[in-house]
Amino acid sequence: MDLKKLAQTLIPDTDLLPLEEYENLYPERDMQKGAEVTRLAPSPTGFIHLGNLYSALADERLAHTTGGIFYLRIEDTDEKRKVEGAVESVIRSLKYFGINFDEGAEIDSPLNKYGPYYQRQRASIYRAFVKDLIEKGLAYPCFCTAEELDVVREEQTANRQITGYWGSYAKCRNLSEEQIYQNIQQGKPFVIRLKSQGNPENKIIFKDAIKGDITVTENDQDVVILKSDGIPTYHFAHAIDDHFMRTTLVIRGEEWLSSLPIHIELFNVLGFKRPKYGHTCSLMKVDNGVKRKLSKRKDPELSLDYYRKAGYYPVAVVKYLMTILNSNFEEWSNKNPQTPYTEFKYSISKMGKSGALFDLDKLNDISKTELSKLSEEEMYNFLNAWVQEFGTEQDKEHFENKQYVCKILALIMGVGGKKRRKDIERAEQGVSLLTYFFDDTFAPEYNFRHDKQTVNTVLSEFAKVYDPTDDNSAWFAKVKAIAPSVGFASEMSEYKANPENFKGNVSDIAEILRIAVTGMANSPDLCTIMGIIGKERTLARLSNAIVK
RNA sequence: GGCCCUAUGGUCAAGCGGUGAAGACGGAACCCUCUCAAGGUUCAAUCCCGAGUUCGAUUCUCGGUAGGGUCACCA
Repeated sequence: MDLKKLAQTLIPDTDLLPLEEYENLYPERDMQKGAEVTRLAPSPTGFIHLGNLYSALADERLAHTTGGIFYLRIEDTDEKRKVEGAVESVIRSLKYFGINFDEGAEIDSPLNKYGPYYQRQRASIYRAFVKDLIEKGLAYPCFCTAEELDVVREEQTANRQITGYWGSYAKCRNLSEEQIYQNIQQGKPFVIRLKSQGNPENKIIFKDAIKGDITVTENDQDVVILKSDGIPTYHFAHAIDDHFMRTTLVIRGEEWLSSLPIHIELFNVLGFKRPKYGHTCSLMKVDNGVKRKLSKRKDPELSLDYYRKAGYYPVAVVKYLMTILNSNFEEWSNKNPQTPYTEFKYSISKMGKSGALFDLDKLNDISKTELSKLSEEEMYNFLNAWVQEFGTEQDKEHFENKQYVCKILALIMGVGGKKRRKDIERAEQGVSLLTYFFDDTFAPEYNFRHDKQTVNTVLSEFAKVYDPTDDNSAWFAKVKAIAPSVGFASEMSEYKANPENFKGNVSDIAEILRIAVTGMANSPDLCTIMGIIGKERTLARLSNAIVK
C-alpha cells in the first residue's frame, strides 16, 4: 500500500511544518535542575470546582516550590462541552484562592512561548504528527459508524470479552487499499486510529510519582487519535501538548490511571520522552452510608461559588486542601501559625495514596483559626467584601460605618485579650453576629426565665445606676449590687454553698440584662456591648424590655 | 465482569521489623467564668481477615475481603 499517498489523501493540509520544525519552535525549557513544569488543563465545560482547586494547588505548589512553571492549557477538543466565559472564570476563581498561572491561555505573560494554549488552535500540529504516523503505517483510517461499534460492543459484552477496538474486532485495520479509497470516494466520514503494537500479555512496572510502582498492561486498543471533525482526542492531544509545552510532571486524577497504557504507547510511537506522572486520589464524601467521589452534579459543596457565598476565608480553604494534599502540612502549620503556607516545603512524596473524605468540621475549624489571626480592620475588609457581593441592603448600610463595625469586631474577636475568640467562622455567619448592634436589625425575643416582677426590678434598678464611664469591674459591681433586691446571691461562692437560700444569682441578673440589651441569652462581654451601643440606646432597650 | 488503585480510631493521618501505636478535627468530662465562646487539663476511640517470612510483624510476601476508579469519535 502506498502509505504516503494515503496520508496525503487523508490529511491534505497545506499548512503543516516538517516535524523537526516543531521541536525547534518549542525547545526544551531552560531551567534549573529539579524545576518542574506543571499545568492545569481543564476543559472549558463549566465552572471550576473544589476538585480542580485541589489539583491546581498541587500543581502550583510543585511548580513554585521547585522554581518551575505552572501554566494553563485549555482542552477544548470537545466542541459540545464548551461554555462561554469558562476560561476567565477558571482564572478568576483560582486567583481568588491565591493561585496564579505563570503562562497560558488568557494569561498576559512574556513566557507564553509554547502556545497556542487552546487545543483547537493547535490542530495543525496534531495533524502533522497524525499524518506522519499514517505514513509510517502506525495509524489508519476507520470508517465504522457508531451503530457498528455498538453492535461489536454488545457482542463483546455478551461474550464477556474486553470491549473496544482491538484484535480481530478492529475491522478497518486490515482494509485493502481499494476499500479505503472506495470509502473515501463515497464520502464516508472517518476517524484515524492508532495501529496498536502492544500485547496485553505484557505487564510493565510503571513508577508513579504519587502512587509508587504500578502494574501496567500494554495497550492493544486501536484508540481513536483524530476524530471525524479532524480534532484529536484527549489522549493524542495530551501526548503532543505535554511534549511540546515541555511539561515535566503531569498531576492528574487517578481516574486517568486506566488510560495510562494508551499514553505510554502514544509517547513511544511518537518518539517522545515521557513526563513524570503523579495520579492524585479524589475527594470523597459519604452519601447514604456509601463512600463516593464528590460529584459536580450532586454536591453543591463541590462548587467554589458555594464557599464564596458562604464567605469562607480563601486562605482557609487552601490550607484545608493543603492538609489533605500533604500529610505533614498540618503539623508544620500548627508550629508556624504566622508563616504563609507558601513557605511550606511541599513534597510530592508526602501526597496521600488513598482518597480523603471531605471534612467540613475540619474546614470550619481551620477557617475560624485563620480568621482569628486578623486585625479588626482586616476582618472588616474581608466581611465588607462579602457584604458588598452577597449581603442585604441593611448589611451594606451597616458597613458604611466602618469605625462602629470595627469596634464591634474588636469585641467579637477578643482583640487585646489574652487569647482571641474564634467566633467568626465565615463571612455569612460573622455578619449575622452583628445584627443586635443595629436598631433596624435588633429583633429581640424576650424569653426571660424569671418572673415579671424580678425582671422589671432588675431592669429598672440597673437603668438607675448605669454609667457608661464605668470600667468592667465597676460595671460588674453594680450588677452584683442589684442581686439582693430580688433575693439573688451577689457572690457565686455564696450561691454555690447554699443554693436553697437564693432565688438565683448574679449570672441570672446578667442574663436578664443581656436579653434586654441583645435580645439573646448569649453574647460576648455585656459591659462592652453597652459601651458600644451607647448609653441612650442601652437605656432605651432596658426600658423597652420591661414586662407590661 | 475484566483490569488497575487503596486499606491504622467517627474523620484526616504519623509510623517505614522491636513504640505506652504521634498529632489534628469531631465527641465526652472537668477547670476558668456575668452567659456563650475562646483557653487550659484529662478521657474514650484505630492497625480489615487468613497464611507465610522472621527470634519478633501495623510495618515485608502471598491469598481473601471491603471500598474506590475505569472500560466513548468526553475530558
